[in-house]
Amino acid sequence: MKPKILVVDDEPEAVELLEFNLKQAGYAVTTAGDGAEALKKARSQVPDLIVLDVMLPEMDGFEICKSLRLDPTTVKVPVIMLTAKAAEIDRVLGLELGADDYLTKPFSPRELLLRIKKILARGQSEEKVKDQLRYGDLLIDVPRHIASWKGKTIELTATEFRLLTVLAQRAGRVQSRDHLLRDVWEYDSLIDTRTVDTHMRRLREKLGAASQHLDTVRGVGYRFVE
Amino acid sequence: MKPKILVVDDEPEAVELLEFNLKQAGYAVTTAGDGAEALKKARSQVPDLIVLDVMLPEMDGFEICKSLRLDPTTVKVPVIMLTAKAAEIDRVLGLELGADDYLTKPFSPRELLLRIKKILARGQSEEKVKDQLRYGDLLIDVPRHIASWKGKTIELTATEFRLLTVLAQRAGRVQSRDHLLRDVWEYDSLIDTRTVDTHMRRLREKLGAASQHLDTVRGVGYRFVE
DNA sequence: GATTTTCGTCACGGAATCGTCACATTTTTG
DNA sequence: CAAAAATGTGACGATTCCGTGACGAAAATC
Repeated sequence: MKPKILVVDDEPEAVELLEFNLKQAGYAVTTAGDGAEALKKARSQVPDLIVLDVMLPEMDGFEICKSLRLDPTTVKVPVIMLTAKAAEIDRVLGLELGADDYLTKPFSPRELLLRIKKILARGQSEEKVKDQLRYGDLLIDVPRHIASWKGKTIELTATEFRLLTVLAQRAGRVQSRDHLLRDVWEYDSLIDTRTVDTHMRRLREKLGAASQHLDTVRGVGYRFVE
Repeated sequence: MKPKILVVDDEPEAVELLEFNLKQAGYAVTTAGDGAEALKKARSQVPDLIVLDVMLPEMDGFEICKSLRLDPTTVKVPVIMLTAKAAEIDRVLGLELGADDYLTKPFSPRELLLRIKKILARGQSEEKVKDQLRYGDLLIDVPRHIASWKGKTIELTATEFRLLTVLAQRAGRVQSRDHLLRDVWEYDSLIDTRTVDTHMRRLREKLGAASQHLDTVRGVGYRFVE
């Protein structure tokens, strides 16, 4: 039995690309171009997972996600959201919407496949939304917006905190400067990529010994190591 | 043994939705559409928890809650109240009613499930949502609508008091201005987010030394610290 | 209905933060 | 080994963000 995946995006090209990749990977794929169609298909076919673009005409991804959660038939179907702005991530993953994961555009098909695999693998078992990340003596408490090292609070600005959080959440995987700009700043931010370097420096300064977790991968980007 | 939950709401749609979600989550569900039915079923079946809408025809949620507390059979059954208005929270939490938790509409099924899980986990409803919050010399008496510092009453307006209460109840966690607007004001309030600042200022002024509990998290929101 | 209180908005100013640049340092390349 | 490329660092103006005071509207009180 192939797992069924519903792809919702208004751009035909994007849909086609995703469809191809997912089918290649052995999934059964259905698609929808707008909110109404998406809800209809979600209800009638009940896919095992939904890939949902946020930027849609008329009914946006947030609305769709809410509707899915309100409908008994689809309440449990995992959702991966595309194109969330950094500032919206909390909302996307939070209780209000309850998406299971998100990706910022543009992303590689491989990346998406990994996330899908991970979510489907955990099956019916519920996974708690982590609001505390701990790596050795470094503790990141997202809802409290506090980072600490050996119990001692580290004063971080909003941007620094977000940068650290994004890196830590993707621990082990290298994040390119572009990728970080999308996730930590805004999707369409016109900010210079070198600005990331500056913030990394400030972050390292403040982290002190804890900055050992922050690797530079020359020619690629930065990585959080455990 | 599945925990039994009684859902009380006069809107069939809402009942159906809740019923489905709760059953999905592994609970045994019974429902009631009005106060009389609710009390009858509560007495005869003695559920492990009751989800109670405030807005009901004839006998409203407050009355039902009171009656439940007066009856020895149901006095210990935890109650989660559903309310549309932030202004009603004071009453819900008070000793007068003795609800165990509340949710403001609209909420996601996930949110409700989390609260239910939490309440059932702590056994025989030992700790309710406190109607008295004490942090050092600061005392917040929710039902009496009184805040005091070192025994001395602090005169607060309704909005200021609610703001303080919401922050204190979520002590430690940063609350964004948007979030506060939703919980302290109305859900769909069209109020400027900067208005929160003004009320924070007034609150701090009146709190005097006690305002040390109120942190500003620049670029994020406000936080109550212990 | 008049007075008082409370509420929401606005504009201003100071301070924290941010983004960029120039330059130093390190690493890679040929 | 020298040049080029990439990253680290320090400094500085620009911007953003928050606290504050003032003001008119709305609500509550009498």
